[in-house]
Amino acid sequence: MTESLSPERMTAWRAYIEASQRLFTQLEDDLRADSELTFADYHVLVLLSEAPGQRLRMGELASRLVFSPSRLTYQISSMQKRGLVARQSCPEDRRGSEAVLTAAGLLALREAAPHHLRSVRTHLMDDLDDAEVACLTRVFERLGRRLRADRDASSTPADK
Amino acid sequence: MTESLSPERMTAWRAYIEASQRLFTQLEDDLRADSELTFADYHVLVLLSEAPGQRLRMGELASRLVFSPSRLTYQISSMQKRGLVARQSCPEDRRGSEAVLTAAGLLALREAAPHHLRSVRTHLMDDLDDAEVACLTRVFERLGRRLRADRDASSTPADK
DNA sequence: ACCGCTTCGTTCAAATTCCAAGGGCATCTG
DNA sequence: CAGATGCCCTTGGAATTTGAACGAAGCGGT
Repeated sequence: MTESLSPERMTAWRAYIEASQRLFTQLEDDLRADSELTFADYHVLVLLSEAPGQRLRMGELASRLVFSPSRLTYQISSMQKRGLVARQSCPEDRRGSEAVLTAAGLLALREAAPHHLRSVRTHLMDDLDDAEVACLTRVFERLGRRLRADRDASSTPADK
Repeated sequence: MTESLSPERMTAWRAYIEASQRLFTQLEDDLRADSELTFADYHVLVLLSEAPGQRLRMGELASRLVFSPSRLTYQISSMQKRGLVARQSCPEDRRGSEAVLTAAGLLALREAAPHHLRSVRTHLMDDLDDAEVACLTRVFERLGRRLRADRDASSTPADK
């Protein structure tokens, strides 16, 4: 299987995959342990809390979370049932709707944040020095930009 | 939400999460586009192809894939139906069973590998210089070791 | 050999996720 | 302003994943 990737890069690739998988499940477990939130729930709350008016269009939210549309619908419905967000139809474009952070949602986020951030620190960040953090930022911001661009390009057939 | 993570680290964290999510879904899509395999299928085939006797215990496989036991059962059953692997009960420990790579499974892997590796290169590796690869390897191998250790520790109450 | 007690993998129901349609509106063209 | 077209989100049903409970062995002490 060394068909076209140098051994060094293969090693990097495998380490990245496995560790990331472990990290995500670990954070998910931690979060569930000391709050009533999922990682997805938490992420939604963070994004909404930072948005102007603490509200976001469904599509925008889906794109940032890297969720399929139907998955986001389900996710928001679930959070709505628990009172963490509300749904409002969008004033400018009546086709769409937006998710709005509720007081309960903000409270839940404020309660969960310290635990979650501690989790991120102990499992990941505390082991990294500044140079490593800088490297990760550079690599993954570039990667993110690139993948976003690729996706936009493929959804827009972009005639010549 | 800057409760306990420096802005630099928060940025790194977010970039890492989003880009990883995008990368995984992109690779999954690519793989499905030019083979009949899932990312999980592919990963199983790789691990089996490298194992002595091209066979692995279910538990071992689950641990390496970071899959829950029931998820692995489902995964292997699905691959078994498609003829990619076979299931055999383990000789030494009759409680357990092992997954064995079939000829068809090996063939499927050989066909899919070039496509998948190209995908990994174009989406990720081609953009990285050697220093970045080295950094990723160092960071994620350390992280993986740490998380594996944490998990083992928590499953084994490990009295003093 | 006989109990507990643990481990290995599976199973079943419930929760989650995806994909293909569908419904409602906006926008564009004539 | 009707009709055509496209976008935004939701639905419905199938596929996947999870978590708890189970059956079948191993394991150690008696």
